[in-house]
Amino acid sequence: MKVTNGETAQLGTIEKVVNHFSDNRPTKDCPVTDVLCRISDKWTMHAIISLGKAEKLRFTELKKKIEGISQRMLTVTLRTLEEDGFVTRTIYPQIPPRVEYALTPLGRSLVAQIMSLSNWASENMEEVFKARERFKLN
Amino acid sequence: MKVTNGETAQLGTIEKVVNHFSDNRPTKDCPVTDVLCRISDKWTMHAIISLGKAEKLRFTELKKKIEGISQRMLTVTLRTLEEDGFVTRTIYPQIPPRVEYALTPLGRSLVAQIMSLSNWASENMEEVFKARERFKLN
DNA sequence: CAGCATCCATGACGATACTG
DNA sequence: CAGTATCGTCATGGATGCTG
Repeated sequence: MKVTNGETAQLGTIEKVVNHFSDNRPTKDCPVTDVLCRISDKWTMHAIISLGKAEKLRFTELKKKIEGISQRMLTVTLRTLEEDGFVTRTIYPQIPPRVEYALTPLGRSLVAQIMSLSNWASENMEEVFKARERFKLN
Repeated sequence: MKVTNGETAQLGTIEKVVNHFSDNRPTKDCPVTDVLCRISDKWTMHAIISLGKAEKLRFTELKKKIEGISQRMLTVTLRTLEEDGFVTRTIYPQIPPRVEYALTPLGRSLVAQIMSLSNWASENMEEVFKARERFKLN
């Protein structure tokens, strides 16, 4: 890992990130980017948050909580979360069907991370919005 | 803010996130989601990280560091970062042109957040990959 | 109820060519 | 050098209809 000029490690802990981003290669070859990309689509965060506050939810309950999501996208989102080990999908074989979704321990630890990011965003959004205003005035 | 059932605040601090996600509305009306969406596209993280370790970079230097990015996307990405107040763009009126990009204080505080997420990802990616393997075997 | 299958619109992104 | 402009492609996601 090298920098263009001489200053290599002035930023301390930032280096840790840089290492995991393995010199800025796009998604493949970089597991960190891989994971981040999985949770940064249009609905995943909302699904995780909803499950985080409810412990356990049925498909239709989730659909109600995540305002605006289509049935298709809820299914897709939940399957991806299940695939990555963030949620469990429990099917009760009865008619009509009953399927319950819940966070895994891994999913819960992810919620904590999202919380942190979310708090940062809420603390700094004012400044971001001001910056956008300034930018509009060229 | 209301929950479907009776259990409202069992999760403590998670509520803080939930509040900022304002009952799970998509992007508009939710500043947190708004900000998160801005940094979670294909290239933004890479640009921020690169600037985070270099203090100051020219356009072409950035292009070299962010492997695979096109000229167009680098421009678009940097404009958005500038618009949101995460980077500064300094033009030196000379021929050939010289433009330098650097993180603002706001941008630096964002790097710290990305670091945290990145560290979480690197610590847990093993488990995610294992989960994917299990999922493949149905 | 909890999906799956299909079609379609939109926008993100890449490739290429041109310029002050 | 640091862009802008244009075009083509592809993935994301919405709408709709069908089903065990």
